[in-house]
Amino acid sequence: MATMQDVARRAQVSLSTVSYALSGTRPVSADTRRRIEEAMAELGYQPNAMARGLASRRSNVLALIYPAMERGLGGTVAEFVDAAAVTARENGYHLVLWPFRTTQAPEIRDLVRQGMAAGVLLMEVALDDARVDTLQEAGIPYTMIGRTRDVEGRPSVDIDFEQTTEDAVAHLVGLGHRRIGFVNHSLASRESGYAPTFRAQEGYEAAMRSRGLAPVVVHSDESPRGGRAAAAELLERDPELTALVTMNEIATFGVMVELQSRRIDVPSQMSILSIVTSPGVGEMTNPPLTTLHAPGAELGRLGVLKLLSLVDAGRPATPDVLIPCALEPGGSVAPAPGATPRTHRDGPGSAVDGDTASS
Amino acid sequence: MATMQDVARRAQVSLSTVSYALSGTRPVSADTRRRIEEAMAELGYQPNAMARGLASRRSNVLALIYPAMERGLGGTVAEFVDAAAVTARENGYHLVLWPFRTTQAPEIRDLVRQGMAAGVLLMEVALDDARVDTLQEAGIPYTMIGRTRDVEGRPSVDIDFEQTTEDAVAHLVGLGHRRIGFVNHSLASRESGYAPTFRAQEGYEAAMRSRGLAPVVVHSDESPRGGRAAAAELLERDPELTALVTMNEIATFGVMVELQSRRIDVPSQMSILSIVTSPGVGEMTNPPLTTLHAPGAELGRLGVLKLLSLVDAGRPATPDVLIPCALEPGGSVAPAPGATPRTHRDGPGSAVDGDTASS
DNA sequence: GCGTTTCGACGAAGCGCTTCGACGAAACGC
DNA sequence: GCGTTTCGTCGAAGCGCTTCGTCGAAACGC
Repeated sequence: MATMQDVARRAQVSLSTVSYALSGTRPVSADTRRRIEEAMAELGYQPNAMARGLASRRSNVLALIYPAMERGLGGTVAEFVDAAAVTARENGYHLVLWPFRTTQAPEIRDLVRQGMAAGVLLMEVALDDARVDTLQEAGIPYTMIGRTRDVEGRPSVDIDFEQTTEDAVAHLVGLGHRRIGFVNHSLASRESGYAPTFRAQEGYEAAMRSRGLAPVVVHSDESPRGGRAAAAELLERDPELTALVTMNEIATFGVMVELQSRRIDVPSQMSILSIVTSPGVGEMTNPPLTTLHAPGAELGRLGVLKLLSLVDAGRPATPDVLIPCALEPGGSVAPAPGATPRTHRDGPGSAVDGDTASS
Repeated sequence: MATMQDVARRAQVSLSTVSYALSGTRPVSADTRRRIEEAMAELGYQPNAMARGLASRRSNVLALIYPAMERGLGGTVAEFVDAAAVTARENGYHLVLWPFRTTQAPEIRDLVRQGMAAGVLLMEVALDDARVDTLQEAGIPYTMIGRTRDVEGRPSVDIDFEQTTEDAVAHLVGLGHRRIGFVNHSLASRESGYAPTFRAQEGYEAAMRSRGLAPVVVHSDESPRGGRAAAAELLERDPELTALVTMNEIATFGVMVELQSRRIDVPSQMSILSIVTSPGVGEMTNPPLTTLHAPGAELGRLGVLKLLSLVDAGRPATPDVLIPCALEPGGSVAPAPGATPRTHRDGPGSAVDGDTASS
């Protein structure tokens, strides 16, 4: 492996000049620069990352902390991870995977202190998350994917659950639905402080109430079985439901099965709108699900950019962002039975599903 | 941040003694060691990873190269990645994500030469893979996840497709099936050198022929639509099929839909055995799929261990491994119509699905 | 009892780079 | 025309560690 010293000798300049030519920190004449570049090319020179990091006291590694084994790497998460890795690389950084439980905050802090990473991306942030406090105290640059209860001064990017549920309800109401149920994640997830469960429900209930409609919520395990039970319970609580908003992919499969076994047709008798959904899952049912798909890739990209702005003073600050899920037409939403869909003005709700579109 | 020098002063020993105490490279008396450990604890000392790497010319980073955006991070891949990251960490290494297309071999080589990673894990290895040649030439430690056409001298861990398809056919034949079709990945994937498409088909055909049965193969896009078409084509090619082996998760959903629309009951009239399947997808259909699930986690773990044995001379060598998929009972496989299941002796095929088990 | 090991600790030389201060020479000001 | 600035370059001092050679002193052999 050629070193910078080798390049310097070959180009007949000093070591430091090579360094300046490489980094652009100080001006170098065109002629000198050319000789240096030639020398580098001839030697196949590659700057040593460790030496660079040691001398500059900087790291070009970002750590992605995801909850090991807890929820696993699902569809949205995978999309997120991929986008984050790609964005990092595009910006000259590397993304390292740190599978840590939420209780392992000290380990995270110590790894950063060892200089392994310049900053961390915290996935699956809970409403109360010890990791955030630890990182904040240690002065470690971080960005939350998700939000703690209080967001003040805590950099984050997240799904806009409030807007997403509002959009979902607006979309269905726009198609004439008045009785709309909600299938949430499990009660256990809510009690463990899993923020999406909490925020989506708040959003759904607010959206319903603001229209004078009665919210009907059930929680469901992440299983088809749970989904079947949830559908059954919803129908018992309100037999006149004409639409369901679901925020639990696996359970949604069960919901479809339960409706089918009761001979309730989707979408003519019951509309299903699956929100915060991973790419591709809509296609797995028959009919394909109409979804509001989670902006996993966008969050990954923005999360990295935000973290970079904290890690590298030279970059422009980026604001916290909340991204709503986007409507992806499928075949599981239709106008309410007997209702004439009215058109309304804005938001994803204004679009009617492609395959059930009124003129 | 405290340095080793600070620790040395505080413990009244020389810098090098601290280093030896930490690494165990040379003996240190019990008393000295104790003083050093106290000093480290008091100062909250964390060794600097970069300085360590620079001085020792070693890196504790492994790179996972996965094909950016091409097939994305699906279920099996996610499981693999997670297991790899966990295993790396358990062994004091870090896993960094390098999203690279298969054509970007030189970029990979250069990053390793910069000292960013001690070795690389190559996912989605094609039958002919330029990356493998480049890494081999450059003398970079690597491990293939998958196998090139010729495996000689090329460290790898992979799914045992031959065994898996043999097990699948044996399982079905054990239940009395004689006419068994196969739904493969797309023809395009095969032509692009995607090895699983190739190997699984060879295996399936061999397993059929060795029993004097006629293989019936169709390729399908990775879509439910493709799966529907595939099922239709299979039924046209052999209307008397009683079982299908599928190796295409998304298409399998379509297969189920097509059978349902033709009022062919699964499993009483048609058994479906989904092989090389991601965790959880079996549950998403009704009835739940009987699967041979891909050993993603195991491959991740073994892949990392194998790479570590190449990177770090101190570790025991590990052999190349081929792991077959394991049967996960569901409700989509039953004895062939009119057949008395005979019991046979060994392999996953000896187990009958839990929920259709004969006494 | 004296030469020889063995043990434990030390000092110093790097690893390959960044960055600071300095310094000639050319360009400038008036 | 001579002091002053600007430009391009150089040398050297680290960054925080690993590792080699060395060297007392204690333990050993006969």
